[in-house]
Amino acid sequence: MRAAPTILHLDMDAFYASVEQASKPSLRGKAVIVGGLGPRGVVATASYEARRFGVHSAMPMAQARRLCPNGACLIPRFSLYREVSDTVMGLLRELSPLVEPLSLDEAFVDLEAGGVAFDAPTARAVGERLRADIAAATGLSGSVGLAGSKMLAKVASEEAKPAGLLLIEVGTERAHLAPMSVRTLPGVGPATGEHLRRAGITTVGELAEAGEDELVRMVGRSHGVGLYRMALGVDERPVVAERDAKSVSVEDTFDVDLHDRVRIRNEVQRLADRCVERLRASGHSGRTIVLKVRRYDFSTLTRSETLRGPTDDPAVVREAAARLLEAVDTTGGVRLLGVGVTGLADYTQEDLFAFADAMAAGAGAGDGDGAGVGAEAGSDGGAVEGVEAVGRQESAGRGGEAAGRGDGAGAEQDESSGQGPAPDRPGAGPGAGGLEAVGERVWAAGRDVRHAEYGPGWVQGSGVGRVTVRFEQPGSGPGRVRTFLVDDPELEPSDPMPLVGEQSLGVG
DNA sequence: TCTGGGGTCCTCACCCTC
DNA sequence: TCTGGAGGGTGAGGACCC
Repeated sequence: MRAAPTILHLDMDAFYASVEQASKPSLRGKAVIVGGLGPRGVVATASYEARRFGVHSAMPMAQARRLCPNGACLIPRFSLYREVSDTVMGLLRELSPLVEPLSLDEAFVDLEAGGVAFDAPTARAVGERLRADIAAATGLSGSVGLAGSKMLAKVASEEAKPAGLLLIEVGTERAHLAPMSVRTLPGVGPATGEHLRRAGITTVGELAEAGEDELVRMVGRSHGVGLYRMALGVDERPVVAERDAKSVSVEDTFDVDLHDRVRIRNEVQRLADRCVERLRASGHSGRTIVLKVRRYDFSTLTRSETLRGPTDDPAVVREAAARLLEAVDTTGGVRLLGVGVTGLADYTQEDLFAFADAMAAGAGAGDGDGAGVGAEAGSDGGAVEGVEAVGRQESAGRGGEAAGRGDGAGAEQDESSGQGPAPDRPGAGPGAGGLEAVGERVWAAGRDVRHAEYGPGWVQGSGVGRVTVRFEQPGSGPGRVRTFLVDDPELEPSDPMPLVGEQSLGVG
């Protein structure tokens, strides 16, 4: 525990929704709901205006629409959020080398390590200046918590929301926490909260009174000791700038449960390929392959297999995933499939040898179908193109689209999976939650477009062969709405406009 | 129209080796 | 030779977070 409240926690307010409001003037002050728009989509973030209707994160989108029928429901645009996040994280790194990002919109900063604050007044001043700098650089608001530990700083920023700053003086932690709900503490979710409630413990003060032994008995050694210490306001965890990833995974939920075993196998292969793409992009190989299956009744199974050594070979991961699938009963239907790799390592000598062997062996064997590890690795040697080629019949269109677009847009489409363009991609197809797909073109609500005559805008909605676009940009006023045929040649997808500065004004 | 996606960490069971 | 722990590796599942 610090002698001064020099650990800062920044939490951007309703981040995704705020970015959307900043980039779409007509949505400012309105209810905005960002999330999956398919029949099984959930809310990622809701603006404060939408929250007043009871909409919150992780709520099924269908329920959110019922609660807030006039809210604007938009798909997430991760490439834009990442850009804004980079700007904010850059401001944090000007304060200290010790910045620990938790997600795109949250981070801890050790102000003392940066030499910018040593006591409560200087920490508060740094926090206020940071909020102003973020507003100037992005137009968005963030909430700041300051305390002597990470846990308390996070509690403080949560209390400060929205657009506030709260400093918890060192020495007042226990009194500050005592009346709060146990659910305030990190690590206490619905299950633990209910467990504690049944034991008559609902506040942090009661948690502290229960004593360590009792908590260990109730929730286990590790969790019990941790909970007790947090209840006393004790948290010695340092701010850690670099964290190594421990696993990489991809998963897809399907709009309609899958029953066909062949189709399920194909999806697993496709997920294995995507997982390896990610694995390689992160510069890792991995040793344990994990298959995740969520069945029709929402029960979730995982099956894993540990290899003799780490791999980043798509053929090896595909084969392992296929073996694992053989052990899973999918009768009744499958709503989600996932493939992951854990036990990550840097590239190994073994991989390099295998790669060299494959290059030699695969030089004349180009057709690939049914090829063994060596030939596949050879065909993949060039990186991304090889991975895409693996999809062949089933996903040729998708591969082509991903390759043909800017990397930002490609990544965005991938991350908002559930909105992909190919017919067998989850979230796609006619009537899938406000999408209109013709060939490669998907006009998901919220996505950026540009019209040859009217300039930049965003898709407000689509259906029955029409797409409605609002022509506005961050620096403009609320723009006008126009409707086009979905295959209007003058309308095309575009990249997001920057939130602050650089816009070309007056179009539309 | 119930319940996304990408993670981390923990616990428990089982097997194997020493 | 048999037996019982300890401890590590592995596999499965649950809870939690953003």
